[in-house]
Amino acid sequence: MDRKKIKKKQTTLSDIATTVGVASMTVSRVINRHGYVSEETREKVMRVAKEMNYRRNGLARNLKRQRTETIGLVLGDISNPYSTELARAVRETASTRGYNLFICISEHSAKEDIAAFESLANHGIDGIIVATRSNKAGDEYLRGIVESNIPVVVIGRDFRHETVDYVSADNLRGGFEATQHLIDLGHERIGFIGATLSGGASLKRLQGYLNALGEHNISVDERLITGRKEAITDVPGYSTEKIGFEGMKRLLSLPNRPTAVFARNDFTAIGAMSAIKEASLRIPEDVAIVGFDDIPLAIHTSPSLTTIRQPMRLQGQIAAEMLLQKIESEEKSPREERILNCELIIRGSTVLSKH
Amino acid sequence: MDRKKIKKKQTTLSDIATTVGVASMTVSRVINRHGYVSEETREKVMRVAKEMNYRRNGLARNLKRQRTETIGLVLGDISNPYSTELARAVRETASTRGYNLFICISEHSAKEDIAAFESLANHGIDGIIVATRSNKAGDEYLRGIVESNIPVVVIGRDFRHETVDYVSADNLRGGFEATQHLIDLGHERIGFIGATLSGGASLKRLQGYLNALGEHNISVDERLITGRKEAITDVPGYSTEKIGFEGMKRLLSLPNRPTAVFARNDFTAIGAMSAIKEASLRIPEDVAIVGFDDIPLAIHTSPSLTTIRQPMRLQGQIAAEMLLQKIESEEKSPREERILNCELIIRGSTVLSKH
DNA sequence: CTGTTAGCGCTTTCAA
DNA sequence: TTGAAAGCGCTAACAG
Repeated sequence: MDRKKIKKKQTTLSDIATTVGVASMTVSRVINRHGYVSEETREKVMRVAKEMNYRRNGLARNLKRQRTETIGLVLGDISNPYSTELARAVRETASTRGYNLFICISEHSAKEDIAAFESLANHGIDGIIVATRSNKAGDEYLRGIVESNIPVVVIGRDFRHETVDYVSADNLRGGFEATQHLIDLGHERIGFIGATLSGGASLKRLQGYLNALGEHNISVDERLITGRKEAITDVPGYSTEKIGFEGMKRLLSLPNRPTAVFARNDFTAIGAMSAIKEASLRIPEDVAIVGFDDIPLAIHTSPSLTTIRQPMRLQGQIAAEMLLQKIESEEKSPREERILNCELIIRGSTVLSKH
Repeated sequence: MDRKKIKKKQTTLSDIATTVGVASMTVSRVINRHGYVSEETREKVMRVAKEMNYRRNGLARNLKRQRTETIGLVLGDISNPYSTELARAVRETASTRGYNLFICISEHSAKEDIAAFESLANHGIDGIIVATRSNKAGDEYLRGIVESNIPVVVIGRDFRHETVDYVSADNLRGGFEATQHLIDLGHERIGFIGATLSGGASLKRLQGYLNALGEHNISVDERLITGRKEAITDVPGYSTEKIGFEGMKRLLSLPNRPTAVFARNDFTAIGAMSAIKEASLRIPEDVAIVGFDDIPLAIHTSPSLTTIRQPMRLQGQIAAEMLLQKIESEEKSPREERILNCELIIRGSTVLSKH
């Protein structure tokens, strides 16, 4: 027996047509304010439509029109200022161009990644922005979507396809500059908190860190790099503060602890700061710390947090513009790539403030 | 001239049918793994489908089936742990029952509220969970949706309708307990930060604060209540930390400053803590502070934050269950209301820790 | 095992 | 100014 019951009946154009005594085409014209209808019929139709709680069936309409004026955004993790700012910017850009936005969350799971792509594609969405991390099954499915002619733009996802545009912050350079800053301050034992080997932004930041050490002939001490082999965020109930807290505790328990750390993002940094304080050490005198993102909170920590500011909204805006451009243009345009600059913001967690 | 171009042609069932030389019904059976098809034809169809990059048209399918297995969630503000936890819980519950989730953001605007309702309804979504603040135009539109038989559940929105279920945290009681806690500690000059008169959770928390003062015969000093007449979050680029920071600065500049404050949420409290520290005052000795929500960060502030924990995930889960129940049941069930308890979590921002 | 028919609710096109 | 017919792409129901 079918578990799902039949939907309560909605009134249709022809229901109204029958009641009023006209053709459904006439009703359609009234509803869409399109074409000539006598004032008299118009009024009658409007009245009956209201009485019967008429609501246009978008499925039928879109099926006929082959277009939905809606785009989709797939996010890995919604509890992250980076994702949310991205989403806000995408929505805003889409909205000003007359498009609606549907957001799907994958919770960093390949299965849900695919489910999101599928359900967006299934709803005849006009195009998709993907901001989740790369994974094998997901990439494969995504390729199928792209090849069935649905426009796609990726943000920070390692997915290459000749018709898929790519937007990202320059995580490599950002990681480099964060580490460079600590080196400039005289630090040599510099830790990295929150490494993941599952690709994405965090891996690039780690690489930037390694590059900076290399450039200054500082040898890499693997014990100073905390994180996991798998994606950290796959842990259920994960919180980046916790990762930062625990990672920092491990580093502090080392016989020769680091004098500075670079955390993969600001929440991780905040967790790490909490661990440093718990150990009764001072920031930045005993341990200096740099984060990544520049979330609004970063100026309100104590001390305030030195961090790499990445243009979150700009990434969303550019991705949305690229997507709409693809949707509205006839011929396929070649792949475009935009890597956006980050900026070092120096605050109290690395440099003692003057007063 | 029409700006929007025709979509690149997608291949259809009958395209495949023609190529293979069978009826489209046969192709449908293969695609949906449903009914008997000879192994030979199945293989041929699968091969051609893959070659032609076939993708099922969900619009047509759903139009026929009168069901989409998708629900919608409308959020006012995505950059808020409350909203995001809600969303995650809704997604999880929906997912385990075989439903997809589309999230829309309204940015606290009535216009976008309506746009979200409309676009969800237009896509033939099976039901909608609304977690935005009440507003006149939005409520009216929502009423229309409800009356056209689309199942709706609201979370914390003051919207009454005989078929619309309601879920909320007990913000009134939570506000009361937060204030009561401060009173129990001996405080009498207690401030409130982040008042808005635009309804919703924050107004209830303020009311709880007033009730607690009243019960203890502490007279209300309006200068101790900071906030705005309009919805605070309507300010573009708003950040609750900033509101907390600025609100606290105002309170500290008072001739007779409060010895304790209750902030409408944790981010606001964190901003306020930052202002207190900037004024070189100690927490909790000079100013004690209570937040609301218990976000993960709350244990990592210094001192850690006393707050009212509200069951964020539970609200999402219950709302989703209520909605699915409505979707899958034949007859209309009467309005149900669930007000969930909050819990006072005492930490260092109100009570000196022992060590 | 496979095909035919009909129709979901709407809009496009052409005719009246 | 209005209507009739056709069809978007798919699937339920029935017939072979």
